[in-house]
Amino acid sequence: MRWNRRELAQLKQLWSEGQSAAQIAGHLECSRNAVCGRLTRLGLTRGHKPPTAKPKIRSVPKRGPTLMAARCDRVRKKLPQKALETRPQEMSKRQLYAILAEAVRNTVRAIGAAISRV
DNA sequence: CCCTGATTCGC
DNA sequence: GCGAATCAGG
Repeated sequence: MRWNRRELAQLKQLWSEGQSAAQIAGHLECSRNAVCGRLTRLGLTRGHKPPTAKPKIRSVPKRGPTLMAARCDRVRKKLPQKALETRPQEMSKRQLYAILAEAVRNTVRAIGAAISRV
């Protein structure tokens, strides 16, 4: 459907008057979905379902068995090749302890400095 | 089940 | 960009 200037004006007008999407769709002789889609694209909303109101995990719409595979491929393409090949280097227990010890020393020093300032 | 608006995604 | 399909809520 082509949305000319006039139809857009009607859309905005009726929507601002509080008409439902279905009613507007009737006036414009198109589907309710078309109206909703256009409104979304225009950034118009009545906050009927605010994003923060009821956060729920949206169930994955099933639109074909290859959907998952396609998405995985899309992600894979964005990753640099090295990220797929190289493995994160393992750290020895000794190295981990060294890091922890340094963190502790830093913390102790920071606290000591703060106390001496009081 | 009916309605509502909101969102996704193939085209 | 469009809208059918589908979502979630009342």
